[in-house]
Amino acid sequence: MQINMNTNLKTVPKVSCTSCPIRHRAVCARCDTDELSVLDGMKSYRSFAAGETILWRGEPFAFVASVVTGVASLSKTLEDGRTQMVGLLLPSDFIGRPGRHEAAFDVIATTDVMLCCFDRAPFETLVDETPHIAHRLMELALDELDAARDWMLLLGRKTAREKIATFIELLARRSNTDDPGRISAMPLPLTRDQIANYLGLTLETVSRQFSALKKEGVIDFSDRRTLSILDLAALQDATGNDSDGGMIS
Amino acid sequence: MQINMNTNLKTVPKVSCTSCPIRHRAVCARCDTDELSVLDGMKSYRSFAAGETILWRGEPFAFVASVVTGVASLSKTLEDGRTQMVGLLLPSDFIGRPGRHEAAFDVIATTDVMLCCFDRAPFETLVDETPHIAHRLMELALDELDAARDWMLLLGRKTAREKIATFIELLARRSNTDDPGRISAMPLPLTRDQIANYLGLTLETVSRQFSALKKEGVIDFSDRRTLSILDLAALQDATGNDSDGGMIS
DNA sequence: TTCGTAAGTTGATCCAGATCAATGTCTTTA
DNA sequence: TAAAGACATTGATCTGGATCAACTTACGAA
Repeated sequence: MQINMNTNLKTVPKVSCTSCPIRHRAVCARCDTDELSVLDGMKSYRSFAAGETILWRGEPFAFVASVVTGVASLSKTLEDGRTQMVGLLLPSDFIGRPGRHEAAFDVIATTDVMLCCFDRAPFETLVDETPHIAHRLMELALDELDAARDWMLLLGRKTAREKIATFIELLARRSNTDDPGRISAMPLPLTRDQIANYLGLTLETVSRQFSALKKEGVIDFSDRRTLSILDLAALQDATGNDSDGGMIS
Repeated sequence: MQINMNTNLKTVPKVSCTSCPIRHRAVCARCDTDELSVLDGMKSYRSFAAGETILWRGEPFAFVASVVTGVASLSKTLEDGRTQMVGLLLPSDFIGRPGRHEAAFDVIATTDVMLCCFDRAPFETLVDETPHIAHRLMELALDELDAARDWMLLLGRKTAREKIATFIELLARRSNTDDPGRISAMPLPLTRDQIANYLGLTLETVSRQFSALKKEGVIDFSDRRTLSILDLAALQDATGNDSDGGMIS
């Protein structure tokens, strides 16, 4: 558990929006050149080390931000310490919502994270004046709502094995390694404990399910944080999801 | 399981927006008189009987709508039939999202439901031209996102008892009976089976937990679909949530 | 190089909630 | 007013995943 008094933030030299890796998926996706240059002038980069808390629950946010690189998690905690991750933030995902002035959950960097930040007040003004941004924010919110509801199905009804398979498949889908059928050397951006918190399991169960899938030859670990998918079909079978897209017709 | 080919919808005489019970919470909440009269001209009412499916998953929506009275549920289903409710629609909640053209889940009337409907295409045009509506839609989406995330914590980490207590407290909070400390004769808008699907439990467990809370004198049933809260403090204790708002300071 | 700690694996046991089963109680229809 | 479903309760048993515990491995600091 780290303490982050917002004093140990690293501010990093800016990269031009035009060459930004998340240019076409982030909150700026729909912006034209003029709008982009306004954003370019407002933004600043900050980096957080793995394990650092980016935002505490209840803390008013000074800034809103897009994730440029790395992975962050959103977590809720019960009084007695039980915690549940309620979202994963991957590159292009957004932190902060229009009209919301404080975080409803802890935001934690699970790997080293680079954020593209905007001061909240001027950003909100800009949103009101820029339909392209307002529109994109709505899309991002609706995507998150869809993801949250998929996750409710997982948390409420899936078995441990299905949860793990779904998680691995999700990572494969969102890691840009679009090599169909077989993915090698995909980094796991979470510890076993964090995966457990994401899936509503314990870390021991996570470990056992990984071991089982490995023994069956579905996946393999080159090291504990790097896995390969050896049999994507078997993995998808194990997710419990519809056997996707009716390839035979 | 009912079949609804959109032929058995009852269309019902309209009520003026100005005397509408959900006027100040629905998608029209921020509208001025002029905007309201446009909506008034576009809308139509439809009613659905308890058990009817309002919208099937994957079905393109012809209309978007606000719930005026009654309760509807949003459900996702796994291939093998396991289902999980991913949301409850109470009066003022909205069906349909900008930019989304088909339902991502089944929408089912759990009680008799009255909807205030707008044809999708003209409504979307109106949204683009009316910031008051666009803004309110964003608020509603963000509220649902918050609710979804609270529910993820419940599904992933709460015990059966905590789930039931949270559910009862939620109903009490959203039923407008704002009599603090003691609520009598609150109708349960869901069957035991539907409650189980909402909470990620089985119907037997739901029944047992109700019985336990009743035996402890926390709640009481005047009939199986009507309950009273006899000891709100004990109920809130049982939810597992923070003991709310630090009343002592 | 070793020490110390965090992260991960594996085994043994337990238990909350699922499953299987029987019975009870409403509501609807005729 | 009876009969038949749907809905609900309660009991007995089972089991997937939690919990408790021991050990292994990786890694960063000194």
